[in-house]
Amino acid sequence: MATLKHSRQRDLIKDFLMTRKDHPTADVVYMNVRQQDPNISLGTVYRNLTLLAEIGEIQRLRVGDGVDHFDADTSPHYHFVCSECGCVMDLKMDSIEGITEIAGANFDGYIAGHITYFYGVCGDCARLKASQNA
Amino acid sequence: MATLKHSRQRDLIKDFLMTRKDHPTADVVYMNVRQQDPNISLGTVYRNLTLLAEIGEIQRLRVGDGVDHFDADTSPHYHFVCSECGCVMDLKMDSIEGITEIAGANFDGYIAGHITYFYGVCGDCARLKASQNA
DNA sequence: TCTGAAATCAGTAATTGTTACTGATTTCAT
DNA sequence: ATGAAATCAGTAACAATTACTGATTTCAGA
Repeated sequence: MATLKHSRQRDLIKDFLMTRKDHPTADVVYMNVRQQDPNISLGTVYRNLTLLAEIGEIQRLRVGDGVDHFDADTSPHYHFVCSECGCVMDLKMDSIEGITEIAGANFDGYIAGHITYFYGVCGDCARLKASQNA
Repeated sequence: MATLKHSRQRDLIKDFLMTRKDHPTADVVYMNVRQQDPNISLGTVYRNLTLLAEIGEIQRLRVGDGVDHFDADTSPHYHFVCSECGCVMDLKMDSIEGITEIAGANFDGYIAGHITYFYGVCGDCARLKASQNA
């Protein structure tokens, strides 16, 4: 594997991601990091997000909306996706790791893990809908 | 909503999907349906797969490999994705519906459901790797 | 059974998210 | 300081999907 050298751009990307709790997409990262470094290119953003995800410093989230989201919090936790506004947020919940064993019980093969995300309506959208119906 | 009219192409697509247990992609559907109707277009396949998924007659699976898979079995069940060969298969397992409640316990908003898929190495790939290492 | 409006079609162009390629620049061990 | 390797910016390529076109099919009502 190639040695990883330091780069200002990669730092900017990671630093930006650490300030955010909303799991931005590559494009959002690009637009924001560009404010600190107007010359950074979209390709660099994609390359470094991929690289950071590969070495485990960030997490790539595929929540099924066709766009990858990124999360600087690599601790095991689950995500919620709002069907109304598309926002992605962390869930504070007890472990559900047990489902991997449940799945593997009658399976011919090896189950390494699972990917789970929850969907529904976030608090803000729920209140908005409630006030509109009033 | 627009009235849904009958179409031979849509029937072909659904009928083909019902014969398959391997959750084919739009492209695979296209290649197969074309054998019965050589003039069908890829756009028609995409449009009808989307349409059928919207009205709930089939299920769209986003397993994170960048390609949508489709399943004529709309009953609740879980899927496994092989990290080696990329195949997608059904899992026979006990219900894990309880995780939705676990997730909703401390959440400000409404959780409608969850999407989970498991990954690892399928039986065939596991045996193949074992024989190669021998 | 006609008729015509709406749905659907085939074909293709456009869009989107992402990855690969280019030659220039930066990093850092020596 | 130096030079090889990593990284960069910019852009082209790519695959999957969606949108648009004018032609064809469907089917409710006359």
